[in-house]
Amino acid sequence: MRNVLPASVKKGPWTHEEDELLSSYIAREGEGQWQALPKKAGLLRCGKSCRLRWMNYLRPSVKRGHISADEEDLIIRLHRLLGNRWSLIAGRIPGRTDNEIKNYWNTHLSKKLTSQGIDPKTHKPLSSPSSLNPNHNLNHSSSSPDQTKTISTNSQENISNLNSINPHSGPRSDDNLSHSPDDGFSSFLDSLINDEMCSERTPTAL
DNA sequence: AAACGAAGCAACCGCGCTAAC
DNA sequence: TGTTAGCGCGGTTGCTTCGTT
Repeated sequence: MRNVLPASVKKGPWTHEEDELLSSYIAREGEGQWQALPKKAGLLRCGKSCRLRWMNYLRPSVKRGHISADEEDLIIRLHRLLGNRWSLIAGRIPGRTDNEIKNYWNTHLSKKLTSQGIDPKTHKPLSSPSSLNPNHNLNHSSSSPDQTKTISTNSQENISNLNSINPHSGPRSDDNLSHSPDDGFSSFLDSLINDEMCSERTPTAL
C-alpha cells in the first residue's frame, strides 16, 4: 500500500538537469506537497527522493564542506545527550543536515572516539566495566544490526526529558535548519550542553 | 600502471507518527 | 473511531574516490 512506485520512477544519482528542475520549481511554488511535486515539476522521481535531494543538497541554507573543530565538538556533545537523534543534532548546528551529520559520525567521529578509548555509543571509556554490553562485546563489528539501535542510558534519560518539554511528537523537528532559540526546548538543550561542558571540566562534580 | 581494499558520501528503504477524511 | 495518505526520521546500501601494494 505504501510507497508503491510506478516502474518509470528514476533512481540513483541526480543529474544537474534534475537539480535545476527541482530548484526552479521550489523557487516558484515553495516546499511541500512532495508527492505531487515530481509530476508538476516534470521529474521522474518519487516525492521522497525529491524531498531528500532538496533537504540535503539543494536547499540554499545547506552549508556543505569541511566540518570545523567547533562543530565536531558540538556534534559529540549533542550525541552524548541525544544519541542517534540526527535531526535533533542537526537542528542545533546551522547549515548542517541530519544526513551529513550521520555520515560524519559514522565515518569519522565514531572511529575518532574509539581511537581515544571512548565507546562512541555510550561515551564511556571502553575499558570501563560499565561500558561493556553483552550485546556488543566486539567493538569493531560496526555492522551489527542491534548496535545501531542501542542508545546510551544517559541519552535515553535525556530524551525522555526532552520529550516531556517538547510534547509535539518527541524527536521530530519542523525544520532541521531553522532555529527558534527562544523556545523552552531550545533553552533546555542549551542548558544540557552547558552542563555537559561544566561536568567535563570538573568530572568529580558528578 | 593495474588491482585491490578501505573510506566517504549520496541516495534509498522501511517504519512510525500525524493529520485529514 | 478507524483508515489512509503524506511526511520525516534513522538505518542501510551501493557507488565513487582514494590509498596502498
